[in-house]
Amino acid sequence: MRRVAPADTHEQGPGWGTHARQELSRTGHRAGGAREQVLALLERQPCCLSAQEIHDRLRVDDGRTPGLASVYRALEVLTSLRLVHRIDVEGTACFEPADPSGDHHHHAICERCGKRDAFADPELERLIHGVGQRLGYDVGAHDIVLHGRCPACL
Amino acid sequence: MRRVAPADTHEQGPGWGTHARQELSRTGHRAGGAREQVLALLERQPCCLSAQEIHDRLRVDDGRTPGLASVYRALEVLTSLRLVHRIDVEGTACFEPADPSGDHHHHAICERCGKRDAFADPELERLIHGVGQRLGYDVGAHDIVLHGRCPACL
DNA sequence: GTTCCTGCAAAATTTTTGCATCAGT
DNA sequence: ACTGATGCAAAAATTTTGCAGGAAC
Repeated sequence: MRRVAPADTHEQGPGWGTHARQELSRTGHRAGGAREQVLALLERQPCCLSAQEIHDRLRVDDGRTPGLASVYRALEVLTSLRLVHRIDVEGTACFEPADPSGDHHHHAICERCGKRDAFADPELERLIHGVGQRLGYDVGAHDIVLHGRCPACL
Repeated sequence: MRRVAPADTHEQGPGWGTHARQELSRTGHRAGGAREQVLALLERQPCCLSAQEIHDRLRVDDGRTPGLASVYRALEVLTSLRLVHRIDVEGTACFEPADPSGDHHHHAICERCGKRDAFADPELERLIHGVGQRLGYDVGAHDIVLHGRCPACL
């Protein structure tokens, strides 16, 4: 029987944030400031968030609010280092930690209530990998998004 | 051996445009005008296009140019009738005919030259369907997008 | 002290909406 | 004629960029 993890939370262990900070440091980026706040938020975040959502949540959670532009810039850096993964959902970009182990999950989005669920399926990954090879692509990332009604909205 | 169709062109036979026009008429929409131009363009289109691209191409191909807003409105109607499928790619939405037979294909996008390739894999469809069921979702649509380097850009 | 980073504001992009007019039925 | 569809322009939403001041090293 195939495993389909509920993946309610990112189980990247204690590692992701530490790994990300190391990578930032290694590539000559400075610590502290807006980027750190974004990183810290993503670290404790269950699922993908838009730039706007990140900005809003930082205003609520922390005292100091970084500018929205800084959130975008932080996400740009983190994405280019492949530390966070960007997903386009309904016209806006969402971001979430990318597990360094390469572990993937994907998303199902309820078209009625907007809920975003995550799922994982190793066989799916295997197939995708095979498709990339057959197309001759060097596939760096891939997204799978299911659109429909979640169980609560059926 | 698994089939991975190149799907260079939409092989929806002579049917898609006719089917789409029937559906529009059946649901009380009027013929002619901007929507027809969008439909006619999509009908002869190999792969997904953004609203901007559709607008530009209509200006070149046909004499009369519909407003960009009308292109968006046409796409909105067609999408809500599930006659076209919307894909979010790199921050902008792209649209393409949705085959009434339910036949799917997905996309690989070159992060360097921006080329969009299409591919299909029945087994992938089977797996996705299974995932939806296990999540308890009523999945109406799904997208799979591969990001990477195309053979020419490697 | 130098260089990167941040915040603010302005601009660029993409998409939606209001409204008067035009066209299909 | 009635009602939906279109075009234009304005607005909204999302993302990027310029620049001066501030923070990390």
